[in-house]
Amino acid sequence: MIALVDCNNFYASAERLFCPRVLKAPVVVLSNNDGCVIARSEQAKVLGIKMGAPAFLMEKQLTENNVEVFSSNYTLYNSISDRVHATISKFVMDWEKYSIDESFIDLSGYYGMNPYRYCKLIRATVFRNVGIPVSIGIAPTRTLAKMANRYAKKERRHIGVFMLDTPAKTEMVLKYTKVEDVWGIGRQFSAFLNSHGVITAWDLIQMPQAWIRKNMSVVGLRLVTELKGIPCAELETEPAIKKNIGIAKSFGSLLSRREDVAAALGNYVTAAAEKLRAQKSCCSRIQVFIQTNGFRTQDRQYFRSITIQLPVATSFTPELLNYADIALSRIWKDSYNYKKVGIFLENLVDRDKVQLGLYDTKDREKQRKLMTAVDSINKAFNGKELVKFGRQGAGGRWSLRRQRLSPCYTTRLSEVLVIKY
DNA sequence: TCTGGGGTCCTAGGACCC
DNA sequence: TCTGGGGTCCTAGGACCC
Repeated sequence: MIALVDCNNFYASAERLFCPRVLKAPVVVLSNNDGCVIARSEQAKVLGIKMGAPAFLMEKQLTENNVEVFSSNYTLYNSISDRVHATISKFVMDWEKYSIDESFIDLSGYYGMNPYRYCKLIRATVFRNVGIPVSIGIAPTRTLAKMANRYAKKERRHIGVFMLDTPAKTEMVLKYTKVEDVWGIGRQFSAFLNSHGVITAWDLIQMPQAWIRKNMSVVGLRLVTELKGIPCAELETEPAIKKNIGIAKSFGSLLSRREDVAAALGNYVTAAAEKLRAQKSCCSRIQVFIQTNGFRTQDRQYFRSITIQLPVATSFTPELLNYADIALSRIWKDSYNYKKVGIFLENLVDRDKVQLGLYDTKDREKQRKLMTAVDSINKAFNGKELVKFGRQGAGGRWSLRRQRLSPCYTTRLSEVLVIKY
């Protein structure tokens, strides 16, 4: 059996941990630049606040209902996530961190213990040790475990654990779950399936294999096979090496000067290159794009992207900054209000398997040592970037708006909670 | 004034190779 | 006069996830 452990309203729950004031109040967490709602506590859901709703359209509703609003604080959420995963991992041999707030755990052959009772124990322990409420779904496959988890959240809230261990229960939940709520079925496929009379997950598994293969590709076929209780994928117990690394963010305000956009790009490139080195990769292709704000119909719109092939794969920040600058100059146009710039590092290869260039004159070994030194200095100062590159700029005209940011309670000494008694 | 960011996998079609 | 088959790599685009 496989179980999916999923934190309830994770970002909202994390904000509550160190802020007892908001324990009973409705809580929402906003996306970057305080743009949209991306997490809601149960009380906020009851108020009818929708996922993805733009914050500036909801000011009245939020104020009138005394909703506690937070900017997103990923430093805090990642740290809480580590604690949750560390607690869960003590219970099992094999587990997969699927996302910041979910893990799959392998319960097969577990000490003759009842998986249901074991998961109740896991849930209670996470809540006691970390303070985050979780729901757990247990089933023979990952897709069914997802479905069981959703059922636990909706219909077994007080227990928080649900197991699909008999055909009757499985049939009941398959009939209960609409196709659009099945893991892997998004807007397009649910509209298509509905138009063919497929409304529930149960309807879906009645469809002929060939029909699924033809209309939903092998991805759909795997999904349906998993819904029938036949596993199609193992747990990924090792974190996967990324195949692309991208950073693209909206600016806190619109920018039209090239130097401001270039500074933002410089910062994204620097951060992306650091991620690249962290997984011991180099990239041999980069893509840069710029874009205006499509919501502003009064503005002229512009979007363009460009891809550059590098002669030799690299993870050397100054070199990547150079190429990114060349890319930007090729697509840059004056007198637009830009909203966003982004960099993608592509064609990643293991740094020890880089194809060298015949006419390459750069001392790659020296570059690597330099970047290792830079990374370790910056890391030693706990995320405060001490070593900077010229192209990152000094100003912060492009930086994010985060007006309601909570403290980094668990990662910054100066922001640790002080308890008075 | 203000509408998120970071990923994966699959398919189809074209260019090219032997 | 007849005009193949098997394969790789690259790119663009679509769909989906949290």
